[in-house]
Amino acid sequence: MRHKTGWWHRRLRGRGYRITVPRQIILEVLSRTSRHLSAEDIYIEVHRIYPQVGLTTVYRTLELLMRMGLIYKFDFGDGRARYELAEGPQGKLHHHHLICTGCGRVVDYTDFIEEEVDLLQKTEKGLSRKYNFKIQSHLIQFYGLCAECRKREE
Amino acid sequence: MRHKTGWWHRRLRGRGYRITVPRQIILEVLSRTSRHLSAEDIYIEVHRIYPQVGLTTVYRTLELLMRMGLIYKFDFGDGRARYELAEGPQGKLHHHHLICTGCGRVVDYTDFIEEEVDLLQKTEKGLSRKYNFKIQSHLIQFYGLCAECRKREE
DNA sequence: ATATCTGCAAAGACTTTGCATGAGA
DNA sequence: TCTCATGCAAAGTCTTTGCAGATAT
Repeated sequence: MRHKTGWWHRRLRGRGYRITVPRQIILEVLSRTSRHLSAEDIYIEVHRIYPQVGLTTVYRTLELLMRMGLIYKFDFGDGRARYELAEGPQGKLHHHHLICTGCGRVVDYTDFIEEEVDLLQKTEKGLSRKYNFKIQSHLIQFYGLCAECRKREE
Repeated sequence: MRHKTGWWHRRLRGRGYRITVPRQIILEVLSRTSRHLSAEDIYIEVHRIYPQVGLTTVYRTLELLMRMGLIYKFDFGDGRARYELAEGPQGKLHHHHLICTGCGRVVDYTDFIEEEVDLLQKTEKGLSRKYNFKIQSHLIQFYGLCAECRKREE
C-alpha cells in the first residue's frame, strides 16, 4: 500500500469495504483529472501507474464508487459512460455539461447554477408531492455546436 | 402502402427520403404509445403489424428520424436507448422525465416547465456567448425513488 | 485465517455494418 | 428504371459474469 490515506477511507471502511491498491489508484486518477474519463480511459491511466490492474476491476470499482455516491456516471451520447468525482471536499464544484453534437467535446459550466437552484428546489418539491417520488438528484445538459464545428458546417 | 398519408411525408420527401412501409409503421407505433420504447420494444410492436420487418431497419429508421428531428432519443440508465416522438403537431407536449432509480419507471411531467423556460433561455443565451456554442437543445431529468420502491426499501 | 477482491477469459447485451435482394418514385 | 431501402448474418463495442488465485484486515 504505497498511497497515503485518503478522505474516502472512512466511507469505504465504514461499510465494510477494503482499501485496495486498485481502488486507491482509481480514485487518485479521478481526482487528478479534469477530463471526462470513460472506463477505458481510466483503465489506461491506472494501468500506467499499476500495470497489473485489469479493466474488469475498473468497472467493478466504478460501480462500487457510484453506489457509494463518491462518483457520478454520465452519458454524453457516444455509447460509453463517463465518470467524474462527485462534488465535495476533493471533488469539483457542482456543474453541468455543455456537449457539442458535432465533435462530442464536453464543457463544464458553473454559470447560472445559482439561478437554477431556486427553480430546481421548487420543482423537486412539486414533483415529490405530485408524483410521490423522493427526489435524489437531477441531470441537466445542454447540446449544441461548438465554434469549430460550426465553422466546419459551412 | 396500406397507411394513409402522414404529417411527416413532406419532411421525408423534402429531403429525398422515401416513404416506406417500415418507416410508416414505426412512426405509427411511436405516435400511438405513451410508453418509452426501446428499439426492441418498437421492433416487437412493428413486427406485430408487419412481421417481415427486421430489427436492423428499426435501428436505421430511428437513426434517420432522429437526424431529422422527428424523434428524440433518451438514456434512462438501463443500458438501452428509449425513443419518443418530438413535440409538435402529432408529438407530445414538451416535458421532462422523472426516473425511479429503484425500478426504472419513468414518469413524464409537464409541471414547472413554464418556470423553466425563462431560466433556460437565459442560460442558453449566456452559454452561447461565453462558450461560443450554438445551443440546440437541453436535457433535464430528475432521479428519485417512487412510492413503491421506497416502501420496499424499509 | 478468512471473507473480500482481483485478473483473466468468456459471455452478454445492445447496436452497427456488409452485401445481395427488393421496392418506391 | 434506377436509386434508395431492407433483411439477414456477421461483426463491433461496451460492459458484466464465473471462477480460481491473491490480498486486506
